[in-house]
Amino acid sequence: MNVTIKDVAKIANISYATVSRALSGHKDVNENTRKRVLEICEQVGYLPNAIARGLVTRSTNTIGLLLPDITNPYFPEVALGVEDEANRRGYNVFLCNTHWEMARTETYFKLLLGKRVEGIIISPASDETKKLVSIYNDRLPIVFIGSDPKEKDFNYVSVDNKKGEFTATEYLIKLGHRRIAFVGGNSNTSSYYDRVEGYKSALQKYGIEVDPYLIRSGSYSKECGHNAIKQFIEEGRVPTAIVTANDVVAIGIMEAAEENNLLIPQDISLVGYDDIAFASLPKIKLTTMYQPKYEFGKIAVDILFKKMGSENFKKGFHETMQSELIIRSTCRAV
Amino acid sequence: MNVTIKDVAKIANISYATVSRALSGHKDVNENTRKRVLEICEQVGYLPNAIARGLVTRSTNTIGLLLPDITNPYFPEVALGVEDEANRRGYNVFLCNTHWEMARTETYFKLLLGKRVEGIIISPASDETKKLVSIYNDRLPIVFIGSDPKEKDFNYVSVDNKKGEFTATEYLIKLGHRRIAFVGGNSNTSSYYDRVEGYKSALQKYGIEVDPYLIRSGSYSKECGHNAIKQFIEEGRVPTAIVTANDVVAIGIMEAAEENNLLIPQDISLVGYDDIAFASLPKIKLTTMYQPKYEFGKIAVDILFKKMGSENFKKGFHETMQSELIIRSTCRAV
DNA sequence: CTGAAAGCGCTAACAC
DNA sequence: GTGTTAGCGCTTTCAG
Repeated sequence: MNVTIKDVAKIANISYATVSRALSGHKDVNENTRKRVLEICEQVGYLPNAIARGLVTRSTNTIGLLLPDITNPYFPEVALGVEDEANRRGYNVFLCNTHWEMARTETYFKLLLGKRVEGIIISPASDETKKLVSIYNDRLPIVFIGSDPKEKDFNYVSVDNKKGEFTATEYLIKLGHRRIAFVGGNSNTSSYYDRVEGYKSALQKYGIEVDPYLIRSGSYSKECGHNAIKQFIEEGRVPTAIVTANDVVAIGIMEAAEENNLLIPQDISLVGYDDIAFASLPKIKLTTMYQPKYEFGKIAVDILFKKMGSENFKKGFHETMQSELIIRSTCRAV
Repeated sequence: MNVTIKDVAKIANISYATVSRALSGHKDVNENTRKRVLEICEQVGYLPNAIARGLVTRSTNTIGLLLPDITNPYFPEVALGVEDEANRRGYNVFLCNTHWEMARTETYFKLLLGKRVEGIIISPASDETKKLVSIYNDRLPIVFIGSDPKEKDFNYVSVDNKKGEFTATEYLIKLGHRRIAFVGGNSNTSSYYDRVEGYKSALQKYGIEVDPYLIRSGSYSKECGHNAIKQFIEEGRVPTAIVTANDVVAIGIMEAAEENNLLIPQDISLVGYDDIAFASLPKIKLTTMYQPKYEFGKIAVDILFKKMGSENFKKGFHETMQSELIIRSTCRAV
């Protein structure tokens, strides 16, 4: 089998406790002994068994990251932020794709808890994930990314989604639009809720009636954008402007528009959300609301560590940032 | 502290060995006993400590995934394939972003080995990663994704990169191009090597001299594509067609072309590699060589498990698939 | 400064 | 079927 601390001790002709001390940087170890131990370890290729160590120290230096699908371009940046920051602190992260399925999410929770991760980062906040988090919230620190779960004992880092979508909608209104649709988003998701709120409040502020017909939820996928356009056309009531739940939906809208000979921005003005890499391509130039995705990841880990240090998981900790309107080329004045 | 198997045993008034048997689906357990144990576990929220279990079973149900940067759109699909397949088998995966740095990669190797992952999947094969893999290749199964590392005892899943780039180049030649450049790619990467080979061999087959001036390596980033175009223009010798090391570079070329008033495909025909999500957007329509990224991930895990089962890590196992030319709108005949 | 020994939470013989 | 017990590889008192 693998070489263990005892093998090293035997070779060095000392007790394995001393080897342990030498390796974990204990100060009460003779310098020569330490040097010799290090040499032997190097020589025989000994790598301390973190599993065994973890069993006694009750630490695994591991966290879990739960997200629907790393393939959605919003998430890789978040994941990178999480992983970079975790790694900086000597932690590893388990990547888990829930595929938006409650059952899988629950299985992951159990797997991760079984593996004794020291914290969990999860996105997005939805009815399902919130339910699960409420079950496990007092067993280990958990932080949401990207939306305010609206529970006082949950941790999260997010932008102010309501304000963000307000800004997007107001921008369109000031451009002269009146028939503005909101498209996309999983309706049991907290960020969806907030963004719709922001959308509505902007309309209200400018005395525009909220038309439920113009609110088309569904999912955060391209298909959702496609369907909305198709339906608008079939129903013969295409809006002059659309704010979306995210950039991916906006991309779907751009595709569907192209297929149906609708021009953006000439026929439809469009504002996305997230500012994913796609959005800035010269061929796309999507006007959108920026989110600090990488920072979300870093900050989520920060919060986790703050929580891991202390004893009070109970009180929710959160950090709210601001979305920023990035004006590119998918909107025009009417 | 957390509730342990002994707590459960105490409540059930049986030995903790029996609890262990009941939980791990051992058959020699009275059905009533098992039921009672399960109930108690549920009730007290007991989740077996996988760390402790792993220590005795010598298994962690964990693998590691090493890649340069999950933010490069080629990798999320690979990662999803890996994670889906690993999860299907009850395994979790550690995501590690090496940022193309040898030092980080080495650190990750040590961390992962310390955590006793049962296998490692790594991409791409480069001089650096190959060196590290050769050090650890007999300690645990390791498989490369995306390129043939060219060592008989290394495992990998990849497309035939040489043949792929040959196809891309030949396509351009048949379209009438003669001044065809190869742009992008980290030159100490195996896939770079093979793709350049494929490019050269296509030129040779059709009697076109290989002009080293037209081969511009660097990295797999947009910037690399940018720089190449900028240089071509400055040097006053813009090729009529370009094959690239990957789609991201191709996107960079498209951007730079636009900035410099060069039209694609009118001025430059362009073929990418990978077929990332970007490529199929109606606004982009990049002609490219498809790679089965998700399948790479799944198959890599398959290979890992094949290796984990047996004792012979020694002999390399590999699976080679084919890239497929996806013709869209970035090439034209001359 | 170092050794001996207990024990982290669990599985796997081995008895009964 | 179930209990007893010996570790898995390590850290951490407690002695010396």
